[in-house]
Order: sequence, then C-alpha cells, then structure tokens
Amino acid sequence: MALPPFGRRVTVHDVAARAGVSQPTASLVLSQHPRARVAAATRQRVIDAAAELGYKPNVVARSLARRRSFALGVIVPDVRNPFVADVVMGAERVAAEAGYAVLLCDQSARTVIQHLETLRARQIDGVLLDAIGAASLPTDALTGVNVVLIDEPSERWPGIATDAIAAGRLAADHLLALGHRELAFIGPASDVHAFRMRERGFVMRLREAGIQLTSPRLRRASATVAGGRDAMRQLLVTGPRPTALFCANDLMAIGAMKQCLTVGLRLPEDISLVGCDDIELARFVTPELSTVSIPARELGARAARLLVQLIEQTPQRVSAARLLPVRFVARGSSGIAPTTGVV
Amino acid sequence: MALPPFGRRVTVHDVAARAGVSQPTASLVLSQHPRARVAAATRQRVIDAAAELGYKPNVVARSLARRRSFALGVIVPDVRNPFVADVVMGAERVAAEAGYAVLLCDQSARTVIQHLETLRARQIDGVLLDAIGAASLPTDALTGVNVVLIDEPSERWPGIATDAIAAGRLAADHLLALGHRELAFIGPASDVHAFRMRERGFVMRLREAGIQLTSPRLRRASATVAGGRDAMRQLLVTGPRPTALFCANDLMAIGAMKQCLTVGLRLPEDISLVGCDDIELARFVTPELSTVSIPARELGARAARLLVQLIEQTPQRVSAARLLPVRFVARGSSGIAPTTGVV
DNA sequence: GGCACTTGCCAATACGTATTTGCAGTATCA
DNA sequence: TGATACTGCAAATACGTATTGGCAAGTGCC
Repeated sequence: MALPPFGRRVTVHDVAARAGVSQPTASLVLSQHPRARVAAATRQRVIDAAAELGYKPNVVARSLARRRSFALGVIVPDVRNPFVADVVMGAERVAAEAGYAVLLCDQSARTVIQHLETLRARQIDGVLLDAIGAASLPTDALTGVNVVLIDEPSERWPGIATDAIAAGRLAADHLLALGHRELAFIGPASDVHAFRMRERGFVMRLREAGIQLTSPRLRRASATVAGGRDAMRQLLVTGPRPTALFCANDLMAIGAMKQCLTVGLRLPEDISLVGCDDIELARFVTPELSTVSIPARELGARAARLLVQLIEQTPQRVSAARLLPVRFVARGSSGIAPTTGVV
Repeated sequence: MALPPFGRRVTVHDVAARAGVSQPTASLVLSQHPRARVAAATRQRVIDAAAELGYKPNVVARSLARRRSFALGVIVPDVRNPFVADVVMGAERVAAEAGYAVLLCDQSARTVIQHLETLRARQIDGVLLDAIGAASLPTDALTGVNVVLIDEPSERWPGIATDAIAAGRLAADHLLALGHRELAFIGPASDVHAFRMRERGFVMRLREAGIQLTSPRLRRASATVAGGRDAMRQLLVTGPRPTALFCANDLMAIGAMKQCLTVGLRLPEDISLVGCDDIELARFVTPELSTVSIPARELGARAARLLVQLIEQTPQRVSAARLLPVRFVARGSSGIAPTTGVV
C-alpha cells in the first residue's frame, strides 16, 4: 500500500508503481487507447490500481502533451439576453456530455479578437461564435482554429443557423392576414445576419403584397428592452402611426410594448405587435407576445455537437441539417387591423 | 531572422534563440518576475525578440509548471435566470481584467460535485459558487479549493452576500405602509440562503406588526416565471385572497402577476405585488413591478475580486464589505390596500 | 591584491501525461 | 534448430514553461 503523500494528487506514476508497471504502460492503459498492446492481466492491474488510488488524470498535463485542451470557447454578445443564455445552456450541456469544458466569453468583457487571443493561448480545441456580424469576423484571428458560427451563415466556416428569412416572412404573413397595411419594423443597427434576414424576410413579404416599408418605419436601436422602447418612442412621434409592428427580437418587442402601453395605446386594438425568439417571458407579458419561435437551446446544442465532430474528425452522421426551422406563435399582442379610416 | 517554422507557435525557446540568451533567462524576463536579476540590456533584448516574433505564452504549459490554471470556475443554478446572468457577467469582467478565464458550469448540465471534479482535474485556481443551498454544499469536494460563496454566508468559506433579511423587511415595510394586512409570500422550495432570508425578513417584519403568515399563504414553487404563475394559481383558489404578495424573486413575481391579470384581477387595485432582484424586465411589465433592487453585477464582480485576492494572497484592501446593501424600488404593481370589508 | 559579496546568466530539473522506439522473450514456421 | 514474426513492456523523449542551484565575472573593501 504505497499511497502517495497526503495532499498531493495521485499521478500516473503512483498508479504505475502500485500496479508494478512502468509509467508509460500505465498511461497507455489509462488513456484508453483501445489498440494498445497490453496484456489483459496487466491492463487489469493498472485499472485496479487506478481505482484503488482514486486516480484522476491531470487535464492540464494531458493538454500539454496532446496539444489540445478539451475545452471550447463560447463567444457571445451578451449572456443577459435570455435567448443567448439559452443557446449557451444548450451548448454547455452537449459540451459537458462530450467531455469538454466551456470557457464563457462575453463581448462585454473583451472584444472578440482579445477573447480569441486568450483562447488560442489556452490551446482551445474549438470556438463557438454566436451572432457575430460578418463584418466583424476577425478572419486572421480565426485561422487554424476550429470554428462553428451560430446564426451567421458563411462560405468559409461551418455553422448552424435558424431560418431567419422565414421568421420575417411568417411575421409578415400573420400581420397581412390580419388585414394590416401600415407596418413598421424595429431592429438593431448591427450587421448580425439573423437580424438582417429577419428584416429582409419581413420586407420582402410586404413588398410581394405591394407594401413598401419607408425609412421612418424602419427603426434601429440596441437589441435590448430599452432599445425597443426608445425606438418605439421615436416611431410614435414621427409620421402617422402604423397599425402593426415587427421587432427583430422579443426583448425589443417587450420594450416597444411597454412604450405603447405607457402612451395609452391598446394592444392589439390600436396596434399589433410581433416579436421574434419566443423567450419564456413572451408568454408572461400582458398581452402575451405573438412571436416567431426560434429553437435557441437546440441551436446551441447542434452547434456544439457539430464543433465536437469537427474537432474529433468524426464522420458526420445525423445532424446534416444546418438550418433549423422556425414557427409562428400567435398570441394576444396581435389582432385584426383597426378599421379606422376605412369605414 | 530565424523565424520558427510556419504553423508552429512561437515558444520561449524561439525568443531566447533570437535574443541570444538561454531559455530560462527568456522565461525569467517574460514571466514578469519584477525581482528577477536580469541586466537591463538583456531584458530589453528578450522583450524586443518576443515582440518581433509575436510571442504569446502557452497558458497550458505555464499552468502545468506553476500548478495553476489562471482560470475560475463559476457554478450557477441556471444561466437563463437574468439575475444569475448578471452575476456571471460581473464576475467575468473582473476575471478577464485580472487575467483569468471563466469556466461556466451550469447545474443543468452536471451536478455541483461533477463540476467540481472536472474543475479540479483542470487545476482550477478558484471557484465561485452561486446560490447553492447550504445543505447541498459538498464539503469534501471543496477541500483544498479556493472558494467564494455568492449569497450563501458561511462560517467556513468566504463569500459575498446581499442583505436578504433587509430585502424581506423592506418589502414588508412598503406593503404595511400601504395599509395591507392580508399578506402572502411565494418562494422556491430550495434551501438557498438568500431566498430563505428574504422570506424570514418578510415574515419577521410582519410578526412585529402583529401579523402571522399562515401556511396557505406561504407557497413554494420553482424559482421561475412558470413557478410563480403556478403558485399564484394555487394561492388564488385556497382561502380568502390576500391583498398583497411578496415574491422571492422577480421572475416568480412576473409569473404571479401574469396569473392575476389572467383571472381578471387588477393591479394594484385588487392586489399589490412586490418582487425581488430588480431585473431589467421589472420595469417593462405592465404594471411595472415594485421590487427590491439587488446589485447583481456588483455581487458577481465583488465575489470574483475576492476570489482573485484569495488566490493571489493579496492583502485585502478596500472591499471589506461582504454584505451588499439593497434598496426598495416602488413602482406600479403595489398600491394602497383596498378598503373592502373595512368600510 | 586577496577577501567577501553581489550581479548576471545558464545548466539542470520539474510539472504530469503521451508517444515513439527498441529490446527482450515467446510463438510460428520451415 | 534456426530464422522470423510477434507480443508485452520499459527507456527515452516530447510538450512549453518555471524554478533552483551554481558558476563565472564583476564590485567594494581594507
């Protein structure tokens, strides 16, 4: 019973000594090389010794030797956005399942480039980039790194995205079907693909219906509740009020809703509102928010799974679908267009 | 110009070679030991060489040699809770500032014990444990680890907490001042200290006012919006309806509010509602949520700062305060008690 | 000019695991 | 029975950085 000194962690050397083999042999057994040529009896002795000593491999040493860290970086614009948090959560579950740790990188803490530098210094195995504008994609900083883009389709890097065009079209379909003709859109100023496409799908569908969205009815603000409120405030004081509004995400929609209620507009009688994402809270505001449901957790999970496949060179099996479908959820914030002026 | 082969990262050896010194000397200069005895000229040569080659230290190798990883684990119950996300964000900023990476560990992905195991295997320098019940504190798994508890005061481990008793008392003060006598509380079933103390402060203050909270008016559910809604539904069907309600966090309060509005109660005329946390959304529901403001980001930031101090053995300077103050924010969800039955 | 002392650097080693190579010993076959 | 192939293991080395100990050269002192 040659237990290692108290307080020191058990290493392969300890295991090897106890099993009466050399360190490399112990390492061979414990690193699970299935093709390793080790006699069954020896293998068992090593395994037993490891179990008795409670051996846990030192991941840092392993990382150095293998030149990989078994960790993924997840770079997000803002964890405080519930949609983003959901993506992160989906990714973390899959990562943990596959034996990877998750390094959280919020863009509020550092720039993307800075995050990538520190991740690289840590021998990160791969990076998940969520909702980063194509223009701010640091091409150089990404060379030689396994990357999966979330919601930012690209020729150059693999990714998982949601059908953002469809999201915009669905919102438009819904509002058109309710008879709305005076429409508006609120979205962030960023060049994040998903947001741009939601807008494009919306605008396209309206154009098909013969409706042109003029610039005062296309407003930009930060992708937060406060941003939505501010944009709505602007919208309400410039020109004739639209009867329906589509917001690029639910947070903005909730902000816009708040502003409407504050100035005494009734939803959906005076104005209809549609969001996008279907965060949990969409069902808990009053009126409940009509929105386009985006599978956030699934998005994160798929992206992580794809990244792990890239890292481990696993032949791609099932998850060929790189464009997740979205669906419309009608709730109380949208209704039939007011007939004012028509009657 | 002896540049290292393409594709290989620049190491200290390369820098040393270029500067014409030995590897240890280069290492001595680059690891920033200020007391290192190196001639100024030599030091400069090394620094220049490093700059010219674009040397970035390999954190993994450094971690192995120094037996620390320059990374912090942050274990949270659920990132999707906006309050938690805010704590995480505060912690990440400070960590990044101090040169530490953040390993995000959500309890939905693995148990606390499992997370601690993998963190330990990664030679983590310290762990932030957020809102973990004292009972589920894995004493053994924490030995030999730098730990800072968030919102869970303990004799045994350092921590940063918010004044949860005060939070409960402030909510009670407010509702009592408005004339309410029929009160209720909704909180999670967990034994998380902050939640228990919010309840205790509330109950204590009511008792001082001669009001006893009976068990049907003390309801438990999960600490989510859906939980708040369900608890409220129960509350409304059992016994006479209270005129005011305090919820252990804003999410539950928003859920409760939703349920009230759904069954046609008016806020604050029929029932007053007070939450706790002051998440951003509290100002965007209708009516706006009266709540106790808890400095979430500050909480995370302080905790991270304390943890870094523990790790680096920095003499504790400023941040002696381990109990952050809270303050009440009156908004539209609470109002004067209805006079029904008194008149 | 010899002594003690300091300065500036390098050689050697450590951190814990993985991988490559090579050497015995045994089995296989002619 | 000798050559050949194979099996099972250990010796040596690598990964990139940090640290310790020691040696030479330089400084100050009497």
